[in-house]
Amino acid sequence: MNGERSTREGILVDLLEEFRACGFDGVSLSRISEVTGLGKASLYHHFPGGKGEMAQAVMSLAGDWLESHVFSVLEGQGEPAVRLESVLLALEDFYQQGRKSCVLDVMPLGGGPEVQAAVKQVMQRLLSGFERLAHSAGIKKADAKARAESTLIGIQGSLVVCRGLGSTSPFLNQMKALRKSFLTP
Amino acid sequence: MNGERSTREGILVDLLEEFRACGFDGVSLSRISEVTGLGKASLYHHFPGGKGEMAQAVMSLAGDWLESHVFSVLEGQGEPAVRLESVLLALEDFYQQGRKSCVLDVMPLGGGPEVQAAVKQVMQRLLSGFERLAHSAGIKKADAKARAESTLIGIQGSLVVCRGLGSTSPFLNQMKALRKSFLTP
DNA sequence: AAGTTTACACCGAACGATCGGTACAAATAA
DNA sequence: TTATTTGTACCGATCGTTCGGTGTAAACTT
Repeated sequence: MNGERSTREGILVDLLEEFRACGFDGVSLSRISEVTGLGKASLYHHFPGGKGEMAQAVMSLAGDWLESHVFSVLEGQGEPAVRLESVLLALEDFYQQGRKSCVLDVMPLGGGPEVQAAVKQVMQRLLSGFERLAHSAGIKKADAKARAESTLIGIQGSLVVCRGLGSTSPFLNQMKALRKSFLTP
Repeated sequence: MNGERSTREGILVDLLEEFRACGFDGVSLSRISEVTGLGKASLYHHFPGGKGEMAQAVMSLAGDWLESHVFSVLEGQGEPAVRLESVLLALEDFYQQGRKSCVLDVMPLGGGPEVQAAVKQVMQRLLSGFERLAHSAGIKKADAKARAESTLIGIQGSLVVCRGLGSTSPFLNQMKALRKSFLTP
């Protein structure tokens, strides 16, 4: 149950939380109903497309969040080290130091083709963003591309391992490793 | 539909394929029934515990596979480089160069506590196995532990990214990186 | 100003379909 | 025969979804 109930945005905050905790198939409308405090019929008023539209909307919300906290920084101006630190802090906050899973990991399994397309798009944007950051720090293009890829892999993988082990240290270690070596030639 | 239908082992091969493709929640008994060619009654004859027992059995199968192709090599004798190569080849085969997801990633979401415990146990075994391999190659204990963790992270993460992008290159790149740098001091 | 209409957010109840699971008897193998 | 294995039919529960309708407050009419 959230502060701003009746608005789509308010509902979406709860939806994001549920979907990334249980995956698309793991979340039922009854569950959504009770977590938002809205009847199932009301949910269909805000999301006429049903569960599929809810999933797409959640992907959009996550995309918007990345846009303002990650993409804009990666693709913006300023000292590379400062930009990197800003992004890493944002990610630590978003994933709650590794306690929360990533929608890019859990959503594509049950989500429809639109969700999978959104996942792909976001991943590509993350890759080019990190590549750009590395490149702007004077790292050669091919190397920058490789670092971007292993950065995304490190984030996703550490979250998977955190979930499996029930520990946050893999994610935190990964963040530490990125701080140490992402920008060093 | 598999060669050895009516045996538990034969059924499990199909189950593993379904579960790791769709996750626990994404697989229905009807689907299992049609993919194995067995009626529900037959499935419940082999797995009296139902879907939950099927999931646990799949985890056991994956565990057994790891036991003979990975753990025994990581914890065994022989040239470290040879052992590493053997493990990586086995993983490339198991994940079909990145086309298939890992049960450690997709199962814990809907799977019960037993499945999650199995996931945790397998991950810990993988970690100590890789640590041991690194250690036996003369790498200091703390460093070996860190390498083991980032190796597991790299495997899981690259599979997630492969699934998201619809490409196998992240996984293949990761394998290449492990060959290049896992054993180098 | 008072009455009417429109628009919006919401809900209870029920839909058909499918879920995981079971009872039981026929078929098959030993 | 006896024991194992399977197909058919079925169960209650829950799935995602839709229907018909309520309450409320702003927007228009007169």
